[in-house]
Amino acid sequence: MPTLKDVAKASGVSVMTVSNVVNGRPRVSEATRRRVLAAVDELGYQVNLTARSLRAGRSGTIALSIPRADHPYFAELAAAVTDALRPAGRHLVIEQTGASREGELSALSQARLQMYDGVLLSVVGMHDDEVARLQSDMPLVLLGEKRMPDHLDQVMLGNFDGAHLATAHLIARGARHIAIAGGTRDPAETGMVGMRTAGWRAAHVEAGLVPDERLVLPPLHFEMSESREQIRTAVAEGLPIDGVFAVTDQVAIGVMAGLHDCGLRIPDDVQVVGFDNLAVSAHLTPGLTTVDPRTDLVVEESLRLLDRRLSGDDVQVEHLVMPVRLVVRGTTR
Amino acid sequence: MPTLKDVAKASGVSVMTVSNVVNGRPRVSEATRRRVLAAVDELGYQVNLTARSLRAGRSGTIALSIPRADHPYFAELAAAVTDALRPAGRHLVIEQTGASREGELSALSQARLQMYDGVLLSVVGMHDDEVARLQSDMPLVLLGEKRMPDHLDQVMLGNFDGAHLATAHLIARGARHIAIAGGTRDPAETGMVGMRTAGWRAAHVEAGLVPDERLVLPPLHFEMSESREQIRTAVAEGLPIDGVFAVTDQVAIGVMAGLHDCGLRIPDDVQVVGFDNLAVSAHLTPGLTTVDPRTDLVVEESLRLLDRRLSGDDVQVEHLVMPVRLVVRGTTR
DNA sequence: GTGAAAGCGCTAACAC
DNA sequence: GTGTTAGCGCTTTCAC
Repeated sequence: MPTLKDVAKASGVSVMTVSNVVNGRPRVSEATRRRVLAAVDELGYQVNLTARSLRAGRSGTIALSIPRADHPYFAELAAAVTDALRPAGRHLVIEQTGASREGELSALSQARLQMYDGVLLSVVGMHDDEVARLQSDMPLVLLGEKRMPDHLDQVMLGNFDGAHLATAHLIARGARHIAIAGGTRDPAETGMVGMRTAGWRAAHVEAGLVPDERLVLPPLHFEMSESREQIRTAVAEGLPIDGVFAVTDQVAIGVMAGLHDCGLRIPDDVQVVGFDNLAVSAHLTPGLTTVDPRTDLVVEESLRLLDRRLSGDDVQVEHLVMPVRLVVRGTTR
Repeated sequence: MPTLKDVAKASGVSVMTVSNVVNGRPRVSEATRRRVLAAVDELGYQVNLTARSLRAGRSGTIALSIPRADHPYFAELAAAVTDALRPAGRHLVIEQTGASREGELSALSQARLQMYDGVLLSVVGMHDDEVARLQSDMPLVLLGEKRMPDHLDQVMLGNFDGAHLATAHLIARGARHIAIAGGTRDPAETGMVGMRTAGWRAAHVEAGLVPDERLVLPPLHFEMSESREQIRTAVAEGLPIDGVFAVTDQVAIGVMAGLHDCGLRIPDDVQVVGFDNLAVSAHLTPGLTTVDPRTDLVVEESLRLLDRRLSGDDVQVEHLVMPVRLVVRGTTR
């Protein structure tokens, strides 16, 4: 690869002048500029971003760390962040952690994160203390499901509120035996699953109902095929189910398929509500009633918090919980 | 951030020795090693990967460049590549290039790719001349839809074969008025849309049928809502349709929703086949018959080609077209 | 075993 | 307007 030096030699000026031209800085005569650009073209010069980053101390790049790209919620999040960054000419790269603690630890090695100007971090498997050890002096915003260490900025979804909204809606529409697909019986669980289960419970209690613990179908890997199988088994076992709150839309899609396999009609026999408002959810038959996690707000707030850090202001840590809303479609009456 | 120099000072050795310890090189006495590691711990030293990359000329990272992360096909591709790389402990980042309207590979994003040891580049939507301008001396494999310049390794999907398979299947199952959702009437179109349309045509011809040009529904943005609207309009206009080959599963999902909106039953009134075999397609009601693009093979071959380049062997350029297969589900009879 | 010197490619700061 | 100098943090080379 040709370097600035090569271009300088070819056009008979100094490296610095080439740098000035390449970076569009003023105070370069039109003649020189043309000569330099000609040499750039001829040699096929490309700026070496590694060298620029080392020198400048900034890379102009932000990283978004997500568990898996094929998890549609995170894929849609990634696209939303990219879109939000584009107008400002900033660049995003996506790091995948593989939804495991080990993966997070390696992908998020301090050394790697240092390459970025800032990091938006979706934490799933890492332990609290591991997250806590992350350099607090680098611009970092947690997109957490669960409550994370106090010294780091964090934007959380309205997990509890959304689950509550979803379950209350099912109750309002007449469901009385509401399973939670992907819920937990473990009260110590404080992650996404724990909070959404808590919302499911709370909505029951508020309506004067007692949540049926048999209808807590434990989380698998949030995969459609597993959820499909799980709900089929539950129905086959004779559990009384006339409503399902699925902790994610992916799970909900599996549940819908499984109910259909059992010959049950949605919403006539069983009503279903999901969580995530995936793009596909609007186009299922019937359309999936779901909780909109307001990814737009999550992105907006995350970038606001990150920008504060990037601008170097020494500001207060913020922990935000975003509002959610219910999108009612055909899977509920 | 502390540097090698700081650690060297703190432990009373030279920078070089610290580097040797940090990189686990031999020929360092046990006593020195311990002393250095103690200083590393104390100062919280982290290697600066930018500096290392600049000096070493390698970053240890591979990039996968895709148009958008929320395009499920690419999201699933990204996850598949990551999974394939994980056992070897190699690192992948996802770059989104194609999301911009014009000039997908701007000078800057080209330079960005140089930061990586190797790049898997999805060239959907890129213009031929853009691709031709790509530095051919960097390890690069094109994941192309259309035939690309000869000097670059390329792995292509079986676009023509898949479309042919899908359409022939519809014909075999009795469809005689087969629309192509996302097809083109422009014979000069050589991209994914062109090749899949060519497959649709060829299957007609082989069966002694004449493809109905009115049933070529032009490509929009491969979004579900647009396709839904499009098929509704086509049906409302009274076009005779008893089968639809959708150029992607996303389009197919929109088509299914649109047909349902019109009160048409699938597969009884209209049969549908998609292309991509997305994870969600198996769990729709009815399940979507679709072309499996064999992403597993695409990934395997791409990485093989990339590894050849990475190992520096000066090898023959390869252009591969992967086989496809049809997955028959409920949207066809 | 350990260290000194050179330089990867770039740009900030300053001189002319 | 243009050039010179210095140095970002690291590793390669070679001397001791």
